[in-house]
Amino acid sequence: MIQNLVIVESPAKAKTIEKFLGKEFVVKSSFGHIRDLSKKNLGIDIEKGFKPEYIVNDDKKKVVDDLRKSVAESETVWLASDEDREGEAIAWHLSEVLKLDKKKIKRIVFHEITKDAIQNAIKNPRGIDYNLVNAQQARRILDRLVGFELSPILWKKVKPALSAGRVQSVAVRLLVEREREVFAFSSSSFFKVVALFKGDTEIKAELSEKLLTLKEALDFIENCKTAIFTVSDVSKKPSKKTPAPPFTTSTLQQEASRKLNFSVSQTMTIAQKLYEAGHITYMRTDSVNLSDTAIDAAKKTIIEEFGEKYHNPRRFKTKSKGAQEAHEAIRPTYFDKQKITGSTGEQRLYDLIWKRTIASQMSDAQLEKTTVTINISTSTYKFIASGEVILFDGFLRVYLESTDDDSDESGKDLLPPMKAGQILTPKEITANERFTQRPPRYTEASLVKKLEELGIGRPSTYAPTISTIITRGYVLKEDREGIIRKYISILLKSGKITKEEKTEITGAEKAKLFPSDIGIVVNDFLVEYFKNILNYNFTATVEKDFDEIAEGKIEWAKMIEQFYRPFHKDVEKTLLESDYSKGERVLGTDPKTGKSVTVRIGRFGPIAQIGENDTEKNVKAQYASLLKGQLIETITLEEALSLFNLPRNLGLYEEKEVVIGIGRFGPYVRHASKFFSLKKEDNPITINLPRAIEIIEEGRKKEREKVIRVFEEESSLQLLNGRWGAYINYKGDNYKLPKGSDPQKLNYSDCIKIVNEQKPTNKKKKVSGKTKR
DNA sequence: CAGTGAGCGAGCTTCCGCTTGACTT
Repeated sequence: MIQNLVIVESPAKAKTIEKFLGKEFVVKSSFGHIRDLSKKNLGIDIEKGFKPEYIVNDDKKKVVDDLRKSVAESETVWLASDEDREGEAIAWHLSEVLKLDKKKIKRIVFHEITKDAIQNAIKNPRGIDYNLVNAQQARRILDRLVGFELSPILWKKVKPALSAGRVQSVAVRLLVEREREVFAFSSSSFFKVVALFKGDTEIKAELSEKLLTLKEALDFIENCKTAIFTVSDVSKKPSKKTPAPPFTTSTLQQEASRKLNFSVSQTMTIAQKLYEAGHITYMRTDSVNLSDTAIDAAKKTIIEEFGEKYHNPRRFKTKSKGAQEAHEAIRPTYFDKQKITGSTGEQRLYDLIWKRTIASQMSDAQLEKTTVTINISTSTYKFIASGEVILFDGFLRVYLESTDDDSDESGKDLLPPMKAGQILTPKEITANERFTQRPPRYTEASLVKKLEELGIGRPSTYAPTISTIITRGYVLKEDREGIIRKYISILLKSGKITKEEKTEITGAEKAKLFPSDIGIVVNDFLVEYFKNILNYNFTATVEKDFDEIAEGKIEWAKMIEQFYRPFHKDVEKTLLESDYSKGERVLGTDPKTGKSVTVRIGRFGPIAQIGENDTEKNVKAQYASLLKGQLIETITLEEALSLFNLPRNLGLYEEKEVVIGIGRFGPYVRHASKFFSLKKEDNPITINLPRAIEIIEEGRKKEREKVIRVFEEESSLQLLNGRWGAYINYKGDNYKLPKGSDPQKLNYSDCIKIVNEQKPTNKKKKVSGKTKR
């Protein structure tokens, strides 16, 4: 007989809590939600007041059975899921599914996993908050209605297997609109003037005004030839810097992206490992709060490591919309552990978390900013030199938060002492043409930041949302090469002016999110017919209603009713009235044939088309796929026409034709009826024969290396080289090698053993009820 | 698989949030 059974959401949490409680407590985990709306159909009976049909998923049956056994043996069941909407619902689902006797259950909550917090919680049990549960049901039902009514419209009107939802569709919209801002942006140029003055240390000063034209710049520089430069003012201002709050999920994702180049999902996987190893607190949180225990422990470490002067305890307030604050901020569990053992990724992420948390409890940095104004005798403009001295480093000693834009130039130098009236001699003055910046494309992390600002999505869904919009093909995560841009540079040195044209690379992108054609078409369709759902404030608006449900002010079914009736009318209207949406655009006419050139989404992606099919006259349209990076919205007539130069015959190699084309898997070179894919950097329109031969040879080499060994004993058993290293192929099935085995040393019986012991890895298996995102 | 298809029709796809493995050619 168990006296007390405690149920929490996470097994790692269960392990920790068990240590804090006495022997009379057994702690188990529900592994998150234990049941959900049926997936076979809508799972909601609309006519019966939106009655939900809940089902215990197959992969949760074991968990539920196990809990059921424990419950049968226990006197009291403590439902200790998180103190937020979802957590309350989990507690309720548990009580329903496990058919818990109301007298037997106690609902407890804590925001931090500390001994005090947990013992305190045990002393203050309450009942299940049904209002909060209903708010969760409303949230769940609304999301299901939106997702399961919108997606099928897309299957009919755009393409099968597409999806739409309250969160993902808005995420895509953000990307599409940003991309359009990028298209629409026209950059203008100006001249930035910088002077270097002689001195013990060189003084760098920037002109107070941007000069807009070349003539202005030339005139100004000309005037500088004879000018006298006098220091007119030296002003010193104290300033300070304050540390950033401890990490939440989204800020951790952002900083790990900026400082460590981790993707959002990489960060979460590594954080999960750190959490399971007991190194950090829970990694899915929207709270910046630290427990008293943590604040004390940080204090101790800071004073020991850096001294009293560096310590300044702080409490931070969460600002983000819709935060539910069921957990602490993400912090090290033990501050005295400055380093941990584990993979490099784990060590680096832990280091980041350690530093960020410690810095948040440290003193402000004290700075002194100096601004020197320099008069120019021949102009009303002034040069400004600015410098910064750190008087006391404070938290900067361990950590400084990064920013998204990397254009952090000048102004941070140390300046030599100067005083008003002092005359400065220029070493050189340059006027470089600069360009206004287009808006930046989103990275995974900056998209998460934006979604959080809008109150859309939750810490547990940021990473899955990004992978959903990528796997649906709405969005591509890509690097793009920059283009070469010319700019004018004017230099005044030793009394002589030189003007030259220089070049720079601009617009290169690394791991940025780009909307695809299908993403754009789907977005435009949804924005046209479902403005309300696609509105950036939609989530915020319904969240207000959910809050009112949680407070018991309104009834959940009424709220859903009010949302659903007009929404469903729109659904029916759209199904009836909207056209099939292919995103077609007419580019113009083909000068060769006089036929019209159009681009649209075809069965296998975006295509260009010349003319129409006419079966009576036996006229066939010509088709060509768009290249990677080309969009229906922006492709020009010329670019589209050049696609029709494919397939292109480049000539002969080994007496066989070398042909370039574009297929299902992108650009290829065909030779002797074999296909090899072109590399990312190759352009099929411009590629030449020598390069094509290189690709053919490379492909042949890979093919030769593919087979490591075929066994004489049985020809159907092969050792092959794949994308992830060596593997075994036996009668068409693949088997992975045990870790650390050397493929060169495996003999026939080793391989047979592996085949018999392992399940094949390439079996297409239908995982019932499991969401693959 | 290296094309953008015929005609008919059955059967399938999908949401968000809470969790962790299982698994990847």
